Amino acid sequence: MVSIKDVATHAGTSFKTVSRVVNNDPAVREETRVRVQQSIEALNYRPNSAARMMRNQKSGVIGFISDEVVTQPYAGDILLGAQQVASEHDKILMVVNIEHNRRRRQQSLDMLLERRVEALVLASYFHREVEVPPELSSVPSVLVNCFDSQASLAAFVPDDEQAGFDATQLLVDQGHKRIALISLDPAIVAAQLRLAGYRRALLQAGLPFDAALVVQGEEELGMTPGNCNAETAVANLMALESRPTAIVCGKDEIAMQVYFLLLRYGIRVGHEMALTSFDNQRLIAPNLSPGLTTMALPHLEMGRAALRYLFSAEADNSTRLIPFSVIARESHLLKA
Amino acid sequence: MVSIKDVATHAGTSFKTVSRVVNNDPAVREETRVRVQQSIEALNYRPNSAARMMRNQKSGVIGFISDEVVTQPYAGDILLGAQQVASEHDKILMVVNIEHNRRRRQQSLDMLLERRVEALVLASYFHREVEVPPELSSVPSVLVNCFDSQASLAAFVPDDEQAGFDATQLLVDQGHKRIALISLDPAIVAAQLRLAGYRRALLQAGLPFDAALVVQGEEELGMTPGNCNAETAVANLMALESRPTAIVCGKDEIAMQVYFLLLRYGIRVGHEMALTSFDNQRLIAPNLSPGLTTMALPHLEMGRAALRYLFSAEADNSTRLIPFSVIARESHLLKA
DNA sequence: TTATTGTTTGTCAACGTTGTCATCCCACTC
DNA sequence: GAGTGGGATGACAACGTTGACAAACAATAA
Repeated sequence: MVSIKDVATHAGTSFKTVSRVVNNDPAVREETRVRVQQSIEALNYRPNSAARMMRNQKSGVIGFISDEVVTQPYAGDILLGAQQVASEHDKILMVVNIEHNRRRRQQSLDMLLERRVEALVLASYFHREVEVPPELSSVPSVLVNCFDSQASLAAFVPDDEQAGFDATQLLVDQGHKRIALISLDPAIVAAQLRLAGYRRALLQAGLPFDAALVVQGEEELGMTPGNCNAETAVANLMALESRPTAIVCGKDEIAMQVYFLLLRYGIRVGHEMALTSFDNQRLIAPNLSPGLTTMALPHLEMGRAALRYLFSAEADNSTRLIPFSVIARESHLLKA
Repeated sequence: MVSIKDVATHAGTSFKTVSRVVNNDPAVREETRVRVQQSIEALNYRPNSAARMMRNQKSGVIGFISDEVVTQPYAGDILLGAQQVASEHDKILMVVNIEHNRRRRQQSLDMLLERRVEALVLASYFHREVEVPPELSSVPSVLVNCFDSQASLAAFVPDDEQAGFDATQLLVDQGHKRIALISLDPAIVAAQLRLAGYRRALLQAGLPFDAALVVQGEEELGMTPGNCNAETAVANLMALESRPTAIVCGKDEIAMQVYFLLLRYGIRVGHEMALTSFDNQRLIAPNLSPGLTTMALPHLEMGRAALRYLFSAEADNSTRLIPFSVIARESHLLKA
């Protein structure tokens, strides 16, 4: 590899002068600068960042540890948002994917710390509680889409309760009195919070809470694509004496299944049934017919907010709720 | 930051002995080793990878440049596959996302080269031709899901022609004689190749090619979620004197729309119409009803193959076709 | 006892960079 | 012609690590 000394030899100067040119130090005669620039071009020289890092004691790198953010269609936007803000601050992100493997997680963490990352982002592909490894305390860190029960770290999570409220309120506003909820696996945080929001909306509207209208649409730990089955959930709702006229679906995949399942009962979304949902999966929501009204997960914004926090040098370890956006298409409306 | 010398002082040895312990050099007395280990623990020492890199002239990093692989639900598996093979070889991937921004692409490339990446992977989120920056030649490089017209670099791309054949053949096998194709934007490579495969399957089956059965399901450059509109495509097919009995859809999103559009004509997929498609989007294909039979893009395998190639030290610049897998669900079958 | 071997430990240089400081050259002033 | 100032350049050390080599030490053999 060509080093600064090779350039110096080629340009007939000391290597220090080359360093000055590379770093735009004004104390270089124009003539010299040009000569050095030409040598740099000719030799295709690139400064060695390892040497710079050693000298400056700075890596310019922020570690991004994710379980499967990258892989899952859900959450790639977290990374994108983080990357945007990082590059505004001339930092680069080093992304590692740990796939729920404990040993690999430790390895990855060690690797990042050996590379002297200046900060760490720990992101999950769905909203949940995580166990924070103690090493995180050695460097400024932030959690995204997950939180620590000890609240030892700042965390940026979606406001699922409010989203649950909004998804329900949209249907309340349309005059519905019997609104069902097909919920996610109750073991996950989002399920609990969205249910709470659903209840709050009912309460505020003066509607009774009917436990028979709350059914479960997935079985194991949620958020994994292909993991939901709304068949019995819909069957249960359809078996009711007084059927719901609207359904809040736990996620877009469930909503998608519901479109088809209702057809078996001769019910069409947008005609005899109104629907709202959560996530705003770009592959799903706009391609359903009628288009699915859904609460968009604020992935991009969480990623951005988390990195803005890191750069702000605040030290407020609280958990921030990031609002969903309401994406109103047609499924919450009923056509004549 | 605590360095090897701090550990040495703490353990009462020379820093070279610490280095030996860290690198598992057997030439250290057990007693000394233990003492040094304890100091390492006590001070929470971690070797500085920048210093190691300088000394060893090796970064252990492979650069992964993607347009939007990470963000797009489509292609995250390319990255996953690459990561798997890289970590088998104790290399780590440095991922940068360039979002079609020319300046950012140059910056990212410079950054990676300054970090002395040992190899580069250039990945696209859909199959297409790319312009290869000249800097790539300074380091072993490989293209994934894209290719260079000059064929100056090894490339791993999906075998779209064969997939087009397979998707059609599945319907031919079911006895269909009039098989339509709702194609992608003809400007993209996959559209052309899949069409060719479609024609080959018809030819081989002795079925006539009818241009009226080939309609277009998206307008601008494809593969962007939400970018397709199959409405007129389906309308055109339905307007034919002799309607098709089966449709090959250009991608799962189109297929998804077709499920709904056909309902307007009283036609149900799996009853009056058979369907096959491409991609195997985990969010879509299993959630449709009946389940969508689709040709799965070999993203994971392309990522793995590309990295295996890099480690093999071959220098065969040809383009490799990676086969799709046929994911047979129910949509290609007709129920009585 | 001394020589010989082998094991364990330490010294030193080098990797490529940049900050600090010293030197050099030139133009200008008195 | 000597002195002054400032702009341009260079010498050197240091960042933390490891390979090459040397030294110290202990154990064994003669």
